[in-house]
Amino acid sequence: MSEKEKLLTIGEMSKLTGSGIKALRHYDKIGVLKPAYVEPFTGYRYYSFSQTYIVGLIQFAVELDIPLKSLTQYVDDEGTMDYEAFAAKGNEMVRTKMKTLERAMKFYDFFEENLALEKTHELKQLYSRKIQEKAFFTIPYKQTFSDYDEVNIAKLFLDMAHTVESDYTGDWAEYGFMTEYTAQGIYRHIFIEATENTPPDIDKYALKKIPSGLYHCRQHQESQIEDTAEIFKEYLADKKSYIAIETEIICGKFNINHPINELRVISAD
Amino acid sequence: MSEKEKLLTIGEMSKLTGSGIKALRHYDKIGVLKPAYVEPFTGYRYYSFSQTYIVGLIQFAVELDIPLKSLTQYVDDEGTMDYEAFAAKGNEMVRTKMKTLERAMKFYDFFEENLALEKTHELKQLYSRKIQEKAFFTIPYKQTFSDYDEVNIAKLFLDMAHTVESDYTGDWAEYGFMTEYTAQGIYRHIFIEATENTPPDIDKYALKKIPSGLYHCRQHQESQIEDTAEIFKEYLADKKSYIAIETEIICGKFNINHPINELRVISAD
DNA sequence: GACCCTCCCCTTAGGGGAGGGTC
DNA sequence: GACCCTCCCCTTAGGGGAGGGTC
Repeated sequence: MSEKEKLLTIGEMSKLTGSGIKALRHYDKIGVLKPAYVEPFTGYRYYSFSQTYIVGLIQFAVELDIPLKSLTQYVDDEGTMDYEAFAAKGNEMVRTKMKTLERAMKFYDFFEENLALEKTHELKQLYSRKIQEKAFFTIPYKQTFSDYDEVNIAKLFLDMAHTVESDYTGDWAEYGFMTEYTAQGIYRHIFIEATENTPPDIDKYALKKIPSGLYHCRQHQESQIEDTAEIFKEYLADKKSYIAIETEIICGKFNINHPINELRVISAD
Repeated sequence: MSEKEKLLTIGEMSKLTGSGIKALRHYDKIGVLKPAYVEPFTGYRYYSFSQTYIVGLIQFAVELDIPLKSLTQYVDDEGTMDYEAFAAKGNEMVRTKMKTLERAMKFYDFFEENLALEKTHELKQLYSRKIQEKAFFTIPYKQTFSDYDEVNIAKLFLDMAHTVESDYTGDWAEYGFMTEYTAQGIYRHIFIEATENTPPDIDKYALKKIPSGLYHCRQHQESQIEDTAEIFKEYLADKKSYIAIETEIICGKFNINHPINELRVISAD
């Protein structure tokens, strides 16, 4: 009985640590934190002051999604905890979380960029912007894009994404149509952008470098890559060879069934 | 029927996006991603290629713990999505997550520091180390610490932690005993370290600055702060005034019922 | 009167089957 | 034979009661 008087009630423990009473009962139940003393008849739980440390560790584990039940691994029969092993686990989890967050931030940046792009331009308005060099995995496409066959193209994208083995929606790479207009003829391709995370050594697809530079652009809903010459006739008037790229962009208010495309051209002439 | 042929099966969708088939069915069920077409008789789900975008958004939301059901907020009856509002939410969540992770990293650093401390010294071995300036909330304590009363001290810590209103186990501030030895007498206190997050303006407790400098230290299990003069007799031989601090430290293998204390002294003489 | 106890039900984002049709 | 469907059960870290003792 005098034992008990040295101890904290569950409510005091809760206030002291910031964990809820329900949480403390839960820790008892799963065995990660047994009260220092339990009244046999009433079932009242009493904790020692030093057990607040353990609650701190548990809170830390919860924040990092370390399963609580795994904490018992670090404690031996005499109640000795292997803090070093626990700390190593914590360190690992912090790193993992960091990477996830960084990916999310990258995604978010891509998002912001696209939103800004759409906000400053109206549909069918001509504009130009600088774009960095990119690398595209490409497959030649024999038909014109005006009578393209959505099934087959989807299957090709599927196959490429699969082969490239990168979850490319996670990386938010571009994908779409590309046409090379040259003195020798017109070459159509479908493409998926290669990112840092995609292997550069896939023989199946031609890897093409798309130059950085000032691109002439226009946004619209239906594919208009076949009308490139007409749309950019002023810019292209004296050009013999150029590249046209059409890709879906994300915009502020957009209907998933009618995505907005950006068509862009650049000439090396 | 020809509709269907333009579409992707659920398995293709799954491969393309990296989300499981079960996940896609789940999205259908809760209404965040209805298939573009569902065969009335068989119930087979078919998706359009552009719906892979939506899956990307969902993956992003899941990573940031944005409840999927809340995503429907951003979509109006015609299927138009307000990406800007969604992006704002994403940005907010990224920030929140970052803060949490930073706290966890701070905790982890504290942990590592303590572990390193314990590894390099054995119990009852004298050593010295530099410690930065700290600030302590203190309560005068009238008895000696040798016959201290665990209940009352626990209650005092409880009260302090409560008043300071900081979840101090979360901040991993120090707490323990402090004795000031002066020409005028011996003054005992119990203390909780003030951190960046604690309010500096609590009248109830004296806020004392503890100087930075080279502290003489020793680790042991039971409280030995009353034996300070004896333990550090060489260092303290010619000193008239000094401060002794005793606080629990975390160590590699430790028994929660017998925590290890570090006793440290410094003199201004 | 404020505290504490033990059930019991509920939440999120799916995964793991079982049992049975479909390409 | 490989795919897809619909149940149904299960997981984590607790919160929200209800109903009934305890400080």
